[in-house]
Formats: sequence, C-alpha cells, structure tokens
Amino acid sequence: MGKFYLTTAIPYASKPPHAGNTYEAILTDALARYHRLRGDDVYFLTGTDEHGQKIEQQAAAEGISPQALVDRVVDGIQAVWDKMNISYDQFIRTTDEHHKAVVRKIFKKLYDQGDIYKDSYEGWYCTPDESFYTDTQVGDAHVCPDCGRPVQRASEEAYFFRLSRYADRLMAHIEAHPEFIQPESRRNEMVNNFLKPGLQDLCVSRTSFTWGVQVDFDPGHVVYVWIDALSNYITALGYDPDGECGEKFKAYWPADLHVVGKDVVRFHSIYWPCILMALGQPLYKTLYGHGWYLFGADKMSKSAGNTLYAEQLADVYGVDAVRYFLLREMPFGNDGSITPELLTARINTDLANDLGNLLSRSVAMAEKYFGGELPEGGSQSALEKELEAVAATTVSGYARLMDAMQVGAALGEVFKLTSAANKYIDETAPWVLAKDETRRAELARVLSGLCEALRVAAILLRPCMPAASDEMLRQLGVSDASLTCWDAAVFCPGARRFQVYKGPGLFPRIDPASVNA
RNA sequence: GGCGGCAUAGCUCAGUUGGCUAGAGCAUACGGUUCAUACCCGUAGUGUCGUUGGUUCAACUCCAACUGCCGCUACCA
Repeated sequence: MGKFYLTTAIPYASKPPHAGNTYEAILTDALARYHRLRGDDVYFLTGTDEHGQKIEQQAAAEGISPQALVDRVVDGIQAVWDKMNISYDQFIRTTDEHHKAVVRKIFKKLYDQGDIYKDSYEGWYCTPDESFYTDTQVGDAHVCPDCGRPVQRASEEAYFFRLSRYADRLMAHIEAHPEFIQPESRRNEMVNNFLKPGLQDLCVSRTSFTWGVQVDFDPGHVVYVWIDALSNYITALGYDPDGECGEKFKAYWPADLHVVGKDVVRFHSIYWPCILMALGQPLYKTLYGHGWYLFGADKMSKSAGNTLYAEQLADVYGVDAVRYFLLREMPFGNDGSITPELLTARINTDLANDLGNLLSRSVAMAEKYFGGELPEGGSQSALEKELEAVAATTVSGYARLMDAMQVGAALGEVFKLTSAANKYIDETAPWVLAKDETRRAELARVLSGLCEALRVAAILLRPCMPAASDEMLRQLGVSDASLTCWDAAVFCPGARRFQVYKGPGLFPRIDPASVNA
C-alpha cells in the first residue's frame, strides 16, 4: 500500500492509434486497476505528443492548422480510450499551455547550468524535403528515405544535451537496479549498444520546423521531441524547475512504472534518466518495454492491409473480450499474435466455455434448487477443501505475477480456479444431491462453494475485465465492498448467504464460421 | 559486421542453482455426465528436448562448434 504513479508513452498525434498504442493503454489500465484494487493511491497518466515536423507537414497537406489536426486526432484517441474503458486520471497534451511553459523553463535551466550547449548538427540533408536523415536512414545509396532523391552532407546550428556527462551515473544506476529496465533483454540491449560504447550528446533542438515549443532565448530554434515529449511525465504533475512544484508532483514523483513500446525503450531508458539527473530529480522506478501485436506472424501495416483496430474488434467481440485477449496473449518480453481465429478460440475456450458457462450453470442451479437463495452454514467436505486450496494458490500466484507485470500469466492463474470449480461440479454432482431431500444442506453448501469461487475470480478479473467482473458480482448478488475488495479474495463458503440472479450469458460463444471477416 | 537471445509434443509455450517414467494449455481420439452458453469432467497419446562433439556417476538443463530464426545497433516518433 502506497502511492503508485504509472504512465503510458504518449502516442504521436498524427493519426489514429494503432493496435500497439491501444494495447499499451489497456495494459497500463489493467495495472492501474490492479494497484487500485490493492489499495494503492494510483495516479494514471496518458496523453499525446503533438509537435514536430510530421504533424506540421500533414496539416499543411490537408490545408488546416497543426492545432486543428491534433485536436481532431486527439478527439479520436480519447474516444477509443473511453470505449476501451481506460481509467486514466489525466490526459496530457504537449500542446497544453502549462506543459509548453514548463518545457521552456526546463530547456533554459539545462542551458544555464551547462547541460545544453550550442553546436552544429551534421547529417544527410534532402533539400526538396528540407529534412535531415541519419546514416542508417539514407543507406549506402545515400538517398532520401522519403522521396528517393540523393541527399547531401549538411549541417545546421542546433542545441545539444550533454548525455555524456551522465553516462557513468546511469550505468551505475542500471547495475544497481535490475528492475529499472524490463524485460531484462531490453536492458542488455541498452547497456551493450549504448552505455558500453559511450553516449553521444543528443541534439535537442530543430530549426527546420516551427510547430513546437520555441526556445525563448534563441528564436528560430524549437525544442525537439526528446525534451518536449519525455518531460510530460513531470509537467503533468506540476513540476516546476524554478519555483515550487505542485502537490501532485510532490505526492507522486518519481514514477513507479513507465509502460512503453519496445521501440521507444531507448529514449525512456537513456535520454529520460539523464534529463532527470540533470534536473536533479529522482529517477523512475521501472520501465517496461512491451512487445507488439503481429497479425499472425506478420507485422501489421496499412500497406499490407492486415491492420486490426481494438475498438473495431470490440464492436464484434465486446470490449472486455478484446481486453482479455490482448492482455492474455501477449507473452512477457515478446511480441504477441492476433488473428480473428485466435481471438475466437481464446474467447470461446476461456470466457464462454470455462468462465461464462461456470457462472451460468452455478447460478442456474441455485435458482432451480433454492429459488436463488443459498443459506450460509454447512460443513466442509474433502472436495471443497481441495477447491479452497486451489483458490488460495490462485490468489497468491495471481498477485505475484501481476506485481511482475506478467498480466497474461496472471490471468492464466485465474482460469485454474474456474477450471477447478467446473471439476468440483462434476465431482459433487449437484443434480444427484438435488434428488435426495436429506441432502439439501450438502447441496446448498456445494452451490455456495461455487459462488465463492466465482466471487474470488471476479475480484481477480476486475482489473482486466471491469464490466464482466461487475456483471458476475451482480448475478452472484454480491455488492458489498467488503466482499469485492482485495482482502475479500479469500474462499470462505458457508460464511455468507447468497441471493443470486440468473442473467444473460457473460460471454456468448462465437461461431468460428462467422469470423471470416 | 558488432552485441544479445531463442531453437522442447500438430500448434503456443513451462521446464528453478545439471539427477526421477520431460510437463501445461489448445487441437485430435475415445469414454463419462446432463446443472449449464452442444457446455463440463476423465483417459490416451506421440516428443532422438535444432545438429555434432565435450565435461560429468548423471545434461533439456554446463562448455564448444555448426545450422536456422529473432531482437538491438542513437536523433521518424
């Protein structure tokens, strides 16, 4: 129990969020909800990165202002987040006046203390496109990756951040804190490819576009993405390099968890900590670089026409079913795979057959044999003791895995409990007990045990499937917070009476033949 | 090219610091059940644990080489 500040990366507001952005929001949301469930004081930040040349050019191409473009895109992103039930506490936009003002101050402070200096940036320049490119971008042929025309060596005046000054401290920090960059494979890549060879200073300003935060002491220079976007994690909380920082900053910084895609691990694990050190602020605790969802074995791309959008899938399969799939199927430290077939299989097997059907048959029997009202009391059988043991290991295993951000594996634990409950029904055969009037108490106790197992499962599933969890609890007739909180995730049949209500199926089975689209 | 990782049942993967008849889920086959969303329960499998050597009483688990995949390799975010 304590505070828990977690963030997503802020997607670039040039186009609608792709499946990767949405997965990231859902993953972070599940972790945020989990920590709230555990009683932590959670602050969940997300937002958008809205400056830069690409947005400036795209807006020009559409004949609208950059602001109009990002306003439109952000509306779309927020609509998707809302639809997917992302429970963020704040949505920061890098075009927020407050953010821009603090970024200006940060840049000035770093300049004044010598962490930022003026020099010239040299690279490959495409004159028609007015863009700089790197060696790897232009390739051996030395052509513009955008238009294919030849590029020339050129240089422009720019400001640089002295990464080199903080490299040793960062290296020491990484070695002392194994959890600083997760998964471990990403940490090794950063250490081997960047820290060990030595850090080059980072170009942190541009003169090739104007859509961004102006450097106030040197007109014409715009603060480049690194300092602008990364600092959202502290500007959002009211960080102020000059004056008094806001209450939220004092309460929540340093961040407990930055959730980002594997493609931006470098910026978050190297540039960001160095900036924080330069600002004299403590470093975040953990960075988690998740993988991407592939369409089967292939990378999703518009040109390949195999792009899936979570919010569209939600129209077909349901919000919680899609959340479940995305959270369940992403392996820790790897890429995941999604296709309509995989989605259907996972939903049918886990959610419809195992979980949904368990609730359905349990509640149906309670209604059929007891009019929905199960008394408390009764005595424990050997079979119930086994179920109790499974419930206990499920809860502890789930917590251990969620704490390690292994959400998919944690969900797998929950299904060990539902599976055990289904087996319990088979072994106790309530329909046999129901034919014997002298075994009413025994029957009631069996059904209470099922309700208990489902109640515990509903608590554990809440972070991942909030609506489905609510519906489970509603059908179980459990509404008291004392029975739905984390501490109540203990299997205690007989400790309470249940008044259940048969409702609609939690997760309808999907006909595999119907998912050709 | 450099650094790192992975190759285990049809598929997706688990396999702690080397030691039992190598496991799980899905899919498949057969059996059981009928409370339930034609669902659920049980049983059965198959695997030269990438290849070749080495260390060891003993290697999927350590070492080397090889083959095949994958990730990263700095200013597009």
